Amino acid sequence: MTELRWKGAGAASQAARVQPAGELYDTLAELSNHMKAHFNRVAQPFGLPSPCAKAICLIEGSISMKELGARIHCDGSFVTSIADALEERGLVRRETDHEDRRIKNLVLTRKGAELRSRLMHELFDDLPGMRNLTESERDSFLALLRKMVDPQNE
Amino acid sequence: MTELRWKGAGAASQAARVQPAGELYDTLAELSNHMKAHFNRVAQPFGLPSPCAKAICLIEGSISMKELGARIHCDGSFVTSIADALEERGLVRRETDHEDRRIKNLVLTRKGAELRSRLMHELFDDLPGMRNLTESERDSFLALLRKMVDPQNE
DNA sequence: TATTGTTATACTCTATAACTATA
DNA sequence: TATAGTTATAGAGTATAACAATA
Repeated sequence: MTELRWKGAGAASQAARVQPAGELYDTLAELSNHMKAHFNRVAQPFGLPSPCAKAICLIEGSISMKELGARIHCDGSFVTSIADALEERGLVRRETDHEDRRIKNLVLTRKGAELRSRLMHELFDDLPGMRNLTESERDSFLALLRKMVDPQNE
Repeated sequence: MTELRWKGAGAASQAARVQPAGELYDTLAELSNHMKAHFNRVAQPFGLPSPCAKAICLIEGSISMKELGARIHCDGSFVTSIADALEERGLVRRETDHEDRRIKNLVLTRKGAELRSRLMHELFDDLPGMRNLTESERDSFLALLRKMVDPQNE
């Protein structure tokens, strides 16, 4: 998501309903970029390409490759390469499922579980901007975010 | 920005301060993905690669290539290829700056200005989730977003 | 010498198509 | 026949390095 600098545009040239949406869009984009930068900054010292770092966050206990693809919003072929990279580094094992032998479950090794735990804590321990909000503002913010993404109301 | 499915993680396994941050992060990622999908859906019929569609939103009146690179958060060499693509389609002109002849300003053609205007209105006319919030909730949401990105408090 | 932009090239992320093995 | 995963390949998006023109 990229800012489109609606803010920079002259207010006079914008329709009344459209302008607030632009401001909201841009500020959201800015925050989301802060988060992305934060993720990369934190993940980099762990020496993983960022798709792998994301994947390892999503593997808890055991998860099929298909399910990982669904969570990460990507094609199965890309899951294969992520799994290869994580396996090479000794962070996950592929285990053929006992009930359906087509399925391979990704299981964190001890090393992988430890890395994941450190990564997650460093990521969420001090999220950009969180300290700018009071406890109750955080609650409101999360509630509003949830309302925004709620498919019930779309 | 990608969800890390903190929601799926067992609450018991997470430190008290870390978990709300994870939920906020994931919900924000979800919203930001909705926005990105919306952008691509709206921009696609215009037949521009998405970096070009973003760029055209950022060009109002006249802007140097360097400034465009700064706004789009990318390297100058990439700005060159975006400008090439936009120029080929007759959407912008390069004009050598009168005061400093190293600088090339990108200027929207009439066709470009018209495309930009249509694109922007379609983008912001019905932003995903906006209708889920009341007028005053939108104000609060924007205010909280601004607080989150405020560098003063970081 | 420093800055703006360009060219050539290479890297990262990701999808498509054809395939294997199971079901 | 349909599904899970793999392989080979290709494409988009983006950066790096060396360069030209101007300051």
